[in-house]
Amino acid sequence: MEMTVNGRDTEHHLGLGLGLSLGMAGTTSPVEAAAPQRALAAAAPVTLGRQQQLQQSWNGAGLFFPAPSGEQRSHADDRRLAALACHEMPFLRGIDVNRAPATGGASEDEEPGASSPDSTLSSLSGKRRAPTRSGGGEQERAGAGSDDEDDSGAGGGGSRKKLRLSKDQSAVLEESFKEHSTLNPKQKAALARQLRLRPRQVEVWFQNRRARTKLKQTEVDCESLKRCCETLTEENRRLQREVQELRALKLLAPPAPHLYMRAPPPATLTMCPSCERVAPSGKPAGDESRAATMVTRPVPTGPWGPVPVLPVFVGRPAQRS
DNA sequence: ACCTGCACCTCTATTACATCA
DNA sequence: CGTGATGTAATAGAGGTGCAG
Repeated sequence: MEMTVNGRDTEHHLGLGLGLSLGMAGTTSPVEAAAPQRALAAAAPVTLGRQQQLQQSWNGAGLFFPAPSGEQRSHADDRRLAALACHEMPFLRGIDVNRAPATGGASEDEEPGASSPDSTLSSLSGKRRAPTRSGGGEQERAGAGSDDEDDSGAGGGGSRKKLRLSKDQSAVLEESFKEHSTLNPKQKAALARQLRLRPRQVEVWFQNRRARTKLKQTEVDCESLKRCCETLTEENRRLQREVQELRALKLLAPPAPHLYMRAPPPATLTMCPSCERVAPSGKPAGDESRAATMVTRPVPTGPWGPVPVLPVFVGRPAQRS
């Protein structure tokens, strides 16, 4: 598979996004390292309790307003904080993320810089974005325009209003996502025009859609690995019983040649986690491309051997540091 | 050839809003 | 009607990549 975004090779990103999450292990980021745990949590769907959500809200607001520990915050508090934020930072006022930019001369197609998270409020972080190419007008434009897509009358007080995409819009986006999970700027602009959304909204939708896809895939992988583990555990028990039977037989009778024909399996099995097939020792079960995700696990052959432990997340290609 | 800064991109985690039961 | 759970749009920030100087 090959796709270019902005003329660049995105194979790397696609591999991360849609490839099996099994491949995520090699990551160095602590954030990414935590992904499997989240995946496990997701496998047994538990959502944040409201208390926790509120606490998280506090923490988030702590970017500007450190939250008192152990205190809860209501939506009213949220709005007070937002209003305060606007008071403290007047440049926040009038920014309505649901409003399309003015469709003036500035090319909505390209919307330079707006495709980056840095282009919206995140630019407050000051991480980058000196107004060079874009002329630095996106933020003003983002709040200045109006479009029929926004009928919520939002915008006051600095609280963010959330747009719900219509079914038709979602359907079109889904169709587009089926064709390609990432968009180049032209595709993004075309979709945005077609759906009467801002390119940034299309981009965010694809971003979230990729995240959902990956989460779902992770859940599937998790289930698959759980089944694999159960199967192996059962197989392990069976083999242990067999060994005990053989030992008992050996105590009762002198060794007979045919008993040795039922020798225990090789000391190691190589298993392909995706197809769950076991290959002969030393030979991967599957084609060469799957070799990266092969898991070689010791299989205890003694009656007191431990239950196999699954070292599951392997094989992400090393990245440039 | 190597380094550096910039622009742009994606990803993950989180927040916050809308809706439903 | 209030409340918690859930879905998802939007934001924040980290880090990768390509390119120009």
